[in-house]
Amino acid sequence: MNPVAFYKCLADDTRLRSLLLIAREGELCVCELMEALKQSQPKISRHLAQLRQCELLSDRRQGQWVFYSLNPSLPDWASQVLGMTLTQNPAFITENTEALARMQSRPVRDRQCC
Amino acid sequence: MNPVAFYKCLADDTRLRSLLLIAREGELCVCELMEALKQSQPKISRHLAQLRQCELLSDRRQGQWVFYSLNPSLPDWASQVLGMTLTQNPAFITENTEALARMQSRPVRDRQCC
DNA sequence: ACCATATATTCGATATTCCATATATACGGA
DNA sequence: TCCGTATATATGGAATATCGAATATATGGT
Repeated sequence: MNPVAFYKCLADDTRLRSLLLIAREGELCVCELMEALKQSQPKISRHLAQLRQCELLSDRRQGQWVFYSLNPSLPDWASQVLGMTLTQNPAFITENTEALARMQSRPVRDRQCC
Repeated sequence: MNPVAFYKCLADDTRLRSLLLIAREGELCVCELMEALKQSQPKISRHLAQLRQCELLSDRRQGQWVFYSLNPSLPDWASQVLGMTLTQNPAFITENTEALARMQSRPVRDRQCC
């Protein structure tokens, strides 16, 4: 994993928020991120595709939904960077309010998405 | 420190290498970075200016030379990200060879630069 | 005052990134 | 098979980033 390529992935608001939300929740689908970040479907999808292509994210299709999670073979330092960014910048993620609170109250397994 | 702004600073080859070299050496001047990275003077200077404006670097003039070092008031998570990137990606910095080896053999205080 | 060295800045050209819109594909249910 | 929902991709334009070349500024020595 080239460090510069990695940081390019984190250098966009939508991408970084998506990554940190996914890191926190374990797994999220496109429509959940759309709602959480209040962004259009193509925009979310495009950024997720980029993160998958750079091998930061893995995807798993379940019915009509595609769930994204952190790539398990992500280098250690990269996971640690994400983890530290998440825990030491709680405000960055908590800026979006109701959607995220609702999201947390539902276990992933039971969600019917959008 | 906005995480996205921070990662934008790391999302360029010249900037990231400069930051990591400065983190490792403690303090470096423009001409040392020019030699280490084999890049033009305006290019190095421009990127350092950007890192200073984003408050990742501090500068100190000593005679005709300007020495750059990590901003001491850098948030903890940001320093840790830099430190982890440095220690867990030794190859990224060691790609440039002779110039860096020579640099390490001279203590900062005694250097006459270029 | 003049010159040499180190560093900063400006300017125009090029490259890259980001987005909205439109369209395509995949899946499940009726 | 047809429809609705979820997701992906293609296209073109706007905004931004990066660069090389030229120029400006600062410092120290003669």
